[in-house]
Amino acid sequence: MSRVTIADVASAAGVSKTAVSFAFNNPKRLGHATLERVLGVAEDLGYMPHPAARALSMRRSGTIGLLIPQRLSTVFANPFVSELIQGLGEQCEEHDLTLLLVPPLDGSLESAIRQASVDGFISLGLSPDDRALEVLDRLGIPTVLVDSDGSPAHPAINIDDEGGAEAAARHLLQLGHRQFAILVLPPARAQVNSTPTATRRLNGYRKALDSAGAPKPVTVVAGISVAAGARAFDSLPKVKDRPTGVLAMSDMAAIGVMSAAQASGLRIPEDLSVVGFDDVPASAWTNPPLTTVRQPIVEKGRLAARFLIQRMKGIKVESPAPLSTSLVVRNSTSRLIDSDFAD
Amino acid sequence: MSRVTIADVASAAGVSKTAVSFAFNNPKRLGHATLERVLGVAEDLGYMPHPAARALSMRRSGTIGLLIPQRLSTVFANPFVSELIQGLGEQCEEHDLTLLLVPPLDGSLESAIRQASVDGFISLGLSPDDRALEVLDRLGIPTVLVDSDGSPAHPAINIDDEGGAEAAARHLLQLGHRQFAILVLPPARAQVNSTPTATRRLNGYRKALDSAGAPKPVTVVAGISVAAGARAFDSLPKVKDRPTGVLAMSDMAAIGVMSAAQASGLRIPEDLSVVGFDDVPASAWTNPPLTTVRQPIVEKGRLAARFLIQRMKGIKVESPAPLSTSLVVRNSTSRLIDSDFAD
DNA sequence: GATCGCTGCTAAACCGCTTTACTAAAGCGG
DNA sequence: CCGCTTTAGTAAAGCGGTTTAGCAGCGATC
Repeated sequence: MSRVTIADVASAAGVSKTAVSFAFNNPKRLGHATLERVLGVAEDLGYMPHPAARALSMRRSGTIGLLIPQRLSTVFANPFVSELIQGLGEQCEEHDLTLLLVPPLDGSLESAIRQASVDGFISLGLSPDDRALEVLDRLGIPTVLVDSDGSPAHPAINIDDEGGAEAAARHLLQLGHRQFAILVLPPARAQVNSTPTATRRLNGYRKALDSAGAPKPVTVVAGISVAAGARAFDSLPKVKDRPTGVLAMSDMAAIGVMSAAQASGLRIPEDLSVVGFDDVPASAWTNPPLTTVRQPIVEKGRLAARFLIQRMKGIKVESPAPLSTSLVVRNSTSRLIDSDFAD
Repeated sequence: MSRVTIADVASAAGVSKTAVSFAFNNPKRLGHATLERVLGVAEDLGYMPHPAARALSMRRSGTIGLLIPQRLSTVFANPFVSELIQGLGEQCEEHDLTLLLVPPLDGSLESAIRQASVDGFISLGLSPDDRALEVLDRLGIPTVLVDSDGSPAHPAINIDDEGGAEAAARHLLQLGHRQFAILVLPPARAQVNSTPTATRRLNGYRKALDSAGAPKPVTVVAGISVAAGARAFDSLPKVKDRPTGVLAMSDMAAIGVMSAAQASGLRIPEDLSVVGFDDVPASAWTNPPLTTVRQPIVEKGRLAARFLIQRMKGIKVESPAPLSTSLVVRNSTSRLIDSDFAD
């Protein structure tokens, strides 16, 4: 009892394969009577076209791939991706596309790319020297880069990372902070430099700090998870040069810092101010609610998908201007109190 | 400049298509010299096998589908899916599979199923009468059901919904609560009954409440989002028969209730106790941290994927016993204080 | 020297669908 | 009744791989 094929339907209905194909894809080309009959037989037999055969023949698969630089379990620990998918998904559904998650297989993103039967890729946070990009070029599959450097071949969707970071740092400076810790994003893939996004944010922080003449901040790299944030807090100097403000490049890390700090007896924000990055929904409900740099993640996903769909239609598109970010001030930051220096 | 095909490589290397195919899939069958040459030429030309052609020919695509009953934007607003994907992803990566998200296309999950070129499906929260299940049977694609009723054809992974719910209700009863509100999960798909999961949880709540002789609870259906939870709170009676305990079937809804309640001036847990369901990570950082029923979501995903992979290998598998749940008591619930009745 | 079994490679069928080019019949204005 | 356009349907050639069956050459075996 193998699969029902188009030939089965054809012979059962006493017509050619072509007729059956037309019945589904080009009904006008068939007479009313045959159309009904073919459709009826197909229904009875439970026929449905084989997707791979269809994809091969039509040169399109009806799915777009989301290229994920890390393991699914680490990436999906960050609500950022969920948000992004909400934006992508909206467009996918609108255009009858499905979304394929493509993480590195066997450690190699390149080989995963090959295996994936997609009409286009959205690639997340790849640094420009990643070998995966070569493979994409070679395949000639339309691609849109997210949180990456624009390349001549592919449009890139970015946000104003530097501006956002600068605003965050400036906010803390205005509250009187001088001693900072910066939580840097880890590189997307082990063998590769840190991502353009991380670099830009770091520049933003530095720019604000330098122009205010603040002392050199402590920087630690922290994964994008609460646990990583907590570990980062633990590694911070606790007495001399104790940072009073921490600038995290992700909300998850910021939340981790907050819990670890609270667990160690510090009060947020009285003893330690922390600001995150992203403004994932959860940031609004934390204790205390997190001050963070908002970026329009859903919009980013939506835009990326739109651009990709344009490219898939063969329309050439330019990278848009970076999406703007804004500082959302909640309660995890406060004016530096002198007594703070006491401990 | 179209795609490099196997024939291009073959003629460039002066061998047959078969040889090229062997070079990649069955290298032992080729002499050392030819093997090297073919591989070299392939590399130079940038050849990579067309995934759809491969899938058609080999009758396997190397991807499994995650059947999502609702729009991606609503489903991914709940961290539950993220967690599940972490579990699925782990297994996928281990077995070199990619994961295809399959939401309803054009409103129809059935048509989305057809389009999807996958070796197996994991279906999320489908009620047993959903037409999509018929399609799955008909296709003969291995399928594992998650949060659904087991069917003879497909194994199902479930948790002890009823026991978990019962524990939650009993917890509030022990704290002295008598007036309850229950936030019911909405049906997975509009035209369909409520999900087995929702039914089982409701049974659990009722069982505990009835056996304690508590008055009939208010029940409102609330989507799985913070906003929906907030709306649900607003629709609750505020004076007479005001519930002092709310039993939510998802953490997101519970969090929504908490924010709305706090916004209206109530204190949690002094004025209102709320318990969630799922124990998504965010529940630990909310203000106050949420008391909730923990279910092992990642494990659930992992298990579902394992079962599916077994089935894809042709191994027949039985549904496992429901995974156990446990009550995690945090700070969103407390003993009922008499003064509570005053207002 | 005929037979046998390897090794190394190829021709051709096949996977299941779409689509182009073509034919036979029917409709139709003059 | 004749040429001309539609209409309704078909045969066959792809799409780009994998795989089965088989062939040529060659050293070893008896």
